[in-house]
Amino acid sequence: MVSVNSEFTIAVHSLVLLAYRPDRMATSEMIAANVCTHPARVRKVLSCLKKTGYVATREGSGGGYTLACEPGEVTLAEIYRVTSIGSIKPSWCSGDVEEDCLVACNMADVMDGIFSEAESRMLTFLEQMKITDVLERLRAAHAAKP
Amino acid sequence: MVSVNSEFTIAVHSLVLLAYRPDRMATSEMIAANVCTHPARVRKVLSCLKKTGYVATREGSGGGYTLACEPGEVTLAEIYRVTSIGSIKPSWCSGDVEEDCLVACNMADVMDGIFSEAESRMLTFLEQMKITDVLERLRAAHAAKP
DNA sequence: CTTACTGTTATTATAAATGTTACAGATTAA
DNA sequence: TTAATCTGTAACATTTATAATAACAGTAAG
Repeated sequence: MVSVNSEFTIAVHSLVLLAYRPDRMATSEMIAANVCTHPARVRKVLSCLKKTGYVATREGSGGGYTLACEPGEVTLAEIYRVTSIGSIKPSWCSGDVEEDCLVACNMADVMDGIFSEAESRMLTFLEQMKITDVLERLRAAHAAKP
Repeated sequence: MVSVNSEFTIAVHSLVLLAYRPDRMATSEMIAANVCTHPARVRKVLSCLKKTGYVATREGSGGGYTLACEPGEVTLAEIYRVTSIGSIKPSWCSGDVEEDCLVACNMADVMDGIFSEAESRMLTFLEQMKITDVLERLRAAHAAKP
């Protein structure tokens, strides 16, 4: 089975958590505890979100991560493009370019195109989902519990 | 990185190959050579397509797989549903249901819902792609080569 | 100058995917 | 009825991908 990069999940979770916190800031350790992973992994994903301007960081004592974007304006599509574009395509490839057979030698390319198109359909959906929408859903899920 | 189950690729490749062949039949060994995998893997995937009626099999000498559907009517969405539904969702889950935090304890569920919707958008695209369309693309890719 | 952070790399552990072997059961043909 | 050929399936081995962990340089605050 293949799937979407879990760094996408970590990125979204981190941004939502920052947006949820009144001061909009947290350390990698706090985020890692909430996400359930290792702080170093959080730092790796967030350093990527820093480069693209979604979070700001401050090193040193009292430092950490702060939200550097409007959660009501950032879509999951943007985050997906930054963290996981191309990830729905399986790493395993069918066929062999060296073969004579029309099917065998072109299948990898053709499937590649199909996966790209499928991914872009997925992106049109993620385009509509904003960080605040995820928060909204979290609240709804919470309210629905007994 | 996570991605779509590669059994989807094998299933599509096998069906396209059967549709391509004049007699519309082949053994697992022939298909495996074309796909570039082990015959046992092909048999596993195709036994699933047999149960759902897309191929027919004959055991014993002279046996093998034959196409049991109209390649111009079967969509990749049907094949995806049979082989890989749910596979875009990463196996790794963020958060922890036992936590008090609104974000931590509901994120897994919420992301699950988002992945399901994203997958269904992908399916509306695959709904339009038929086995014959894939063959078409293979021929186009072949013609485009120098 | 000590403490608390990020940024990054390297290493190890774990999980998942794929390949391979093996054999029972079915069918054909000699 | 025996030999050959094929599917169906399970068990096991191998490879690859993913995630966790450790380590440390660099930075800022107090």
